[in-house]
Amino acid sequence: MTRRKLAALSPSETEILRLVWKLDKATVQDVCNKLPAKRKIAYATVQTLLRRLEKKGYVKHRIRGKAHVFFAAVKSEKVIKRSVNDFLDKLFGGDPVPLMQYLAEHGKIDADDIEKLKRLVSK
Amino acid sequence: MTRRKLAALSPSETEILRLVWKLDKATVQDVCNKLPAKRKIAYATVQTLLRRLEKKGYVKHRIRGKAHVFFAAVKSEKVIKRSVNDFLDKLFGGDPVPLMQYLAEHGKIDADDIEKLKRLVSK
DNA sequence: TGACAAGTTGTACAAATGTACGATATTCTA
DNA sequence: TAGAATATCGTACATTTGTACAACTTGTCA
Repeated sequence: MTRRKLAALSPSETEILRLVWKLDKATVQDVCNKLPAKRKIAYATVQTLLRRLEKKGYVKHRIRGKAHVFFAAVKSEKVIKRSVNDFLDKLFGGDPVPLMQYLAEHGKIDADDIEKLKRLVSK
Repeated sequence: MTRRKLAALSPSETEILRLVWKLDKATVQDVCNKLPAKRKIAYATVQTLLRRLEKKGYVKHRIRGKAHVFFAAVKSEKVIKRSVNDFLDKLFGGDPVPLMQYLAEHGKIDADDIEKLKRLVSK
């Protein structure tokens, strides 16, 4: 049912795709504007990444005026699932616990967050 | 105090480095043996990856018999920190909560794990 | 001690990645 | 309607990555 074998995403492609999801619909400009200030990357580069994302099937576009408006062609859940699993495999041999632990230990999440997670798990 | 700028790790290098940590000390053979069965990769390839890891400063080796025995030259915490942060940035814009959420939602962790995390956070 | 097995070294090479310039096309504006 | 903006397209290119062979070296065992 879901179409198969989306080519792998490079880190930079992932970064851009995330912004497309976030913006819902976005021109190259829009994406550039949403990039964190620290991330210095030329307009043309973002353009290339979007082109590659489109070729790989992650986004599509339609034209508005002279600009291309990109939008995601895959559900983020699907990509997130694959990405997280890959990441987990490489760095933790697939075991999610040490990752959660790392996140918990580094003040990146608080008791409230944990509460919510608890509810999620025991739903 | 800690020396700066370790070159970035590629996914495959990360995978190998993890095994070196796990084994504590390991020959190319040892690493090959610890690779998941699914992961088909030649001895020579693992060797190359270890060579690159050494050149980048992540591992060192000494000689035992005719073989090289590799061991980590950086603490895993350090690498994990950087890797997790990078990953978080690319896929979640740096926000760890959606990642925890994903992990919680996918039956990858259970209530027990959450309990432990809770204790960690409220230390 | 001499051959063999197990290792390392040098090297290769295609594909993917990150980055971006220059040329061309298109819309807007004075 | 011509020029200024703004976009895209074609292309490029140095690195990094994944993968691995062939050749050379070195302990080891009969």
